Amino acid sequence: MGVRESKFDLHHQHHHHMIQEDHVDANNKLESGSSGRPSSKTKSSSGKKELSDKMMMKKHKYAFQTRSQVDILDDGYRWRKYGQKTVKNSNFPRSYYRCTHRGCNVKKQIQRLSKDEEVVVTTYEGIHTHPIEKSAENFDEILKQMQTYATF
DNA sequence: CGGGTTTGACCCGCGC
DNA sequence: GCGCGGGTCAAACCCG
Repeated sequence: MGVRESKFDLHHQHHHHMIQEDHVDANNKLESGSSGRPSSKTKSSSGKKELSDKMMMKKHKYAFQTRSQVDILDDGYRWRKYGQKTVKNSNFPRSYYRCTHRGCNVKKQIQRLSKDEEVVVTTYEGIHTHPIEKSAENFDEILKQMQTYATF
């Protein structure tokens, strides 16, 4: 639920076209998670391996953009949404997802451009510590497009 | 019940 | 300092 597919028609579902790979650490604030919660939570459980969580995703951050009516693309992993915030100068919110696999702290955020609302920006952060669970049909399409772009 | 989402509070870095 | 922008938590809620 909660996908905004109702906003657009689902007809041309299989051209998610033009992907643009890009690492987003230039001068944007997508740098590292400087904001937000800093120190470990030290929840109720003994926080022993919680440190490695944040230090592992120190740098691996990648973003690409697609043209799609759906915000969420099936990339083969399972994600749990943990936040949504409005973005300045954007009509669309940004949603925050985390990999549901235990011990895997890969995050991703999804954001739709307000100026070109067909374009979805997906940003991954971290490395999965486990194999993929299922074949990602949509993502396969995306990968094809990506390679086409890269080859060019 | 067990998973996911919603949503406001909270937290933090930065600029004024 | 304060307020804003952005990232996260967590309790409530929802849905199979």
